[in-house]
Amino acid sequence: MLIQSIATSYSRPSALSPTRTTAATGFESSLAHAQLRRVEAKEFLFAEGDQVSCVYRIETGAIALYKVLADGRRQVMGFAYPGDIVGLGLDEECTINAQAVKPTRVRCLPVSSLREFATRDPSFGFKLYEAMARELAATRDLMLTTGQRSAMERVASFLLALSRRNRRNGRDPAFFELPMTRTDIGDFLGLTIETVSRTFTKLKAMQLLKLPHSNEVKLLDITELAKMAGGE
Amino acid sequence: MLIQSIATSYSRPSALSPTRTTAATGFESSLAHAQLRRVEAKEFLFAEGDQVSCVYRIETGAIALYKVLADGRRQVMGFAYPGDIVGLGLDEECTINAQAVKPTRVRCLPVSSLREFATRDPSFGFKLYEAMARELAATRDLMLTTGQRSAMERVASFLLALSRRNRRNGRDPAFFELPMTRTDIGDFLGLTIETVSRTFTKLKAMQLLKLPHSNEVKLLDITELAKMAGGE
DNA sequence: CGGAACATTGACCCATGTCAAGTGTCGTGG
DNA sequence: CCACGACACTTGACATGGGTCAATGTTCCG
Repeated sequence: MLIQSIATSYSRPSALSPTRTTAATGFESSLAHAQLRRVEAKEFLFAEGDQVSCVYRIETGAIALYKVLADGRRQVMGFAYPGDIVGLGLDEECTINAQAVKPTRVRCLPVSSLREFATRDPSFGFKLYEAMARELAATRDLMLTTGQRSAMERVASFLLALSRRNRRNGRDPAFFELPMTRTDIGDFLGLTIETVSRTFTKLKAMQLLKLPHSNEVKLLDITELAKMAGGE
Repeated sequence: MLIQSIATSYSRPSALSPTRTTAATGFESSLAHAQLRRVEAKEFLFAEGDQVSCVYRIETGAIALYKVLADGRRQVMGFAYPGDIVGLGLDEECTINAQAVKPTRVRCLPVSSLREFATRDPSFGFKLYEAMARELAATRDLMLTTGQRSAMERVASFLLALSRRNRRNGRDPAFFELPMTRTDIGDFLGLTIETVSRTFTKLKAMQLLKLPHSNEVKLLDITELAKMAGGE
């Protein structure tokens, strides 16, 4: 399978670390040579309502994907990290905002080439379908979390998801940076920044983690943290 | 576009009433002749963890799609109504439960035939991809609702979504049955049954709707209801 | 050094959850 | 036809988790 992931792997590592079989269908090699674009922190990669032009692969940095209500309330649907692909969807208008949370580099591939790949390689469309299915599963997991879990459970699952992502990438599962602000985390988990902050403080008090800096997390007891995250 | 919709069209009618072009790729005609199955109320069409075997098109009735946490908290991700297709996703295990909320009839199509169609018709995989993209967009809309809106706003948007579905199907947008229980609605919107019930009562008091029976809704002022639903 | 942006902490409040009756409504069996 | 139980829904009283508002820290950068 070619397409690593559409956006953030919220909580289903199995669904998001695909088998990576076979040679490139031209998609990956096209991406490799696609134009590199630099996006500053807070700059939009694209916004809801934009005409869809490209799909992007994150090379470095991080992108927040979110929707907003008329009065400004915001729901972050996920964060995209290096290796993730964002921008897939219907080829009409963007239905979501994609904004860099830190300086980011992406490779841009015109969407028109997707249809082209699909006609050249009959299995490519099916691969896109599978990628979207994975993304949908991840979004549903997030919805289970924001819809049913307590603040503590939400924050714990969020940290565990980052930990798992690190483990998957061969990095230290007990230490990572938070590229996004408390506001981003709050809007992702459906909490206010104050609640996020207080929950971090509680976790510190429980000796489950340390915050060397406000955006650096050292997990001290992942097993216990998993218990705090509640079922699953 | 062949595939009408994967599950419930929560709040993006435009994304879910596709253009319905061209002749069947074999998919629709296969569905038309596929085996009919009767599912009793509360019976599972499939459950999380099941081996995927079929995709289903709802003929009559209604299906709830949901996930549960270990301790039983439940998040309904959507309701599937006649015409909707459920069961698309990765072809490994089901990642969601599908349970009838009332006696339901579905047509069953073995998933194996999906890959087959995809190889026979190069554009079929791409259509599946587009269908999943629509479903993802709908799920994100729901997440925006459950993550950010108040109880009143959630219930109002829920009712409006049903109203729109009726209008789309040429039925009375101001009157419909609620095939599901308050529990289902609550688990869909991330509220308790008591809150759902109280919110209905408030809407009655505001003269925005009547409940001839507890599962029959008559909307009296859709415009005003839309205001209650908040932005968007 | 100064200011802006972000994060933390505290005090208070309220929307929604929890718990507990009470009220239909429906289907079954006497 | 009625009595009964099961179930779903409604309503009320109360509790509380997390939101709101406000003040204070911290970090970073010009």
